[in-house]
Amino acid sequence: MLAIGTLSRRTGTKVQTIRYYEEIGLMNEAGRTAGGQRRYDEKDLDRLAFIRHSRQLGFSLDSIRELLDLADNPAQSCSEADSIARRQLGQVEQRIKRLQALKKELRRMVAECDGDSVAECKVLEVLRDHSECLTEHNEIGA
Amino acid sequence: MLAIGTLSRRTGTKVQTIRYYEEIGLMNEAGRTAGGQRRYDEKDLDRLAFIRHSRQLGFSLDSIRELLDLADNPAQSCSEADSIARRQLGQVEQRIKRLQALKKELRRMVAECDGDSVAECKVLEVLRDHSECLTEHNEIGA
DNA sequence: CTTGAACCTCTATCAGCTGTAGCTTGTATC
DNA sequence: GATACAAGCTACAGCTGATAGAGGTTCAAG
Ligand SMILES: [Zn+2]
Ligand SMILES: [Zn+2]
Ligand SMILES: [Zn+2]
Ligand SMILES: [Zn+2]
Repeated sequence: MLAIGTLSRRTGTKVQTIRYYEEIGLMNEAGRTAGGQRRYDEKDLDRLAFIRHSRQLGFSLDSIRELLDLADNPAQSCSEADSIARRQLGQVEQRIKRLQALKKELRRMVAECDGDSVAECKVLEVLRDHSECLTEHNEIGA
Repeated sequence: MLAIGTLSRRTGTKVQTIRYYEEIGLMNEAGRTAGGQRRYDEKDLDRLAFIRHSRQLGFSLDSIRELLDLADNPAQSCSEADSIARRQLGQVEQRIKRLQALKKELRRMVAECDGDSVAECKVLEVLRDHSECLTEHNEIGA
């Protein structure tokens, strides 16, 4: 039987994060000692490792929930798991595209500024006026 | 004098977002009518446009705050603005790298699954076991 | 003067955790 | 068996960057 700290070390997950996963129903409710401390077995360890690895690959907790549900009954077809992964791949590709557009603009504005006064700063000029941009980047942020 | 809805339409910013920017001190406190409604001028419009464009390029609100402060006194050197932009560029490049590693892994696992039962699903197999991965992807998520 | 779209404040919610305060439990050592 | 203290517990606040809704007020056109 493993204490939460051991699980934490073995999976690289913060203790609070493990408790959080339990709270939102991603991890099963852990068994408890008489004094109320959580105790885990190897199955819990595997499940947490699955969750963490999926997170590292960028899956949302909702997707992970679905994947865990699927993994729990091995008889059925895996087409749904595959389509979740494909969807994830699509999103990653989209984000890469967007970030590459941002990168282009940022590189250009950084390169074109000669480091004079703020009044003539190319960086600030571009930020003030999107028509200085070469790409469309409608959506916000990341 | 512009009402908040006009500002919203002219900059593509939700009304609530404009109020939020005021709340966190990114936009100045707007003047008010006798009845308490916010009114803006062209300067406010420019400032909001600057903020939105910077957001589209992925700058954090904190960075934008710094950039706005710098832009407000045009006499000084722009080296700080430039370094904020370079930092942003560096972060974007980092994220692209990470996402490309994720993309590789995701493509591989999707490609290698022949769509059989969950028990033999390559996707789930990889998620269970990082040693199936070719790249290190320690950090989480995006 | 009436209507109704647009405005107001306040509060709650989202993802995915992370951190803190203040207390209790488990275990190793003597 | 006593004691020390690391590690556990709950509960709640906070982070980023907004977004949504309830319930009430104001502005401007006709
Ligand atoms: Zn510059
Ligand atoms: Zn632009
Ligand atoms: Zn499969
Ligand atoms: Zn991996």
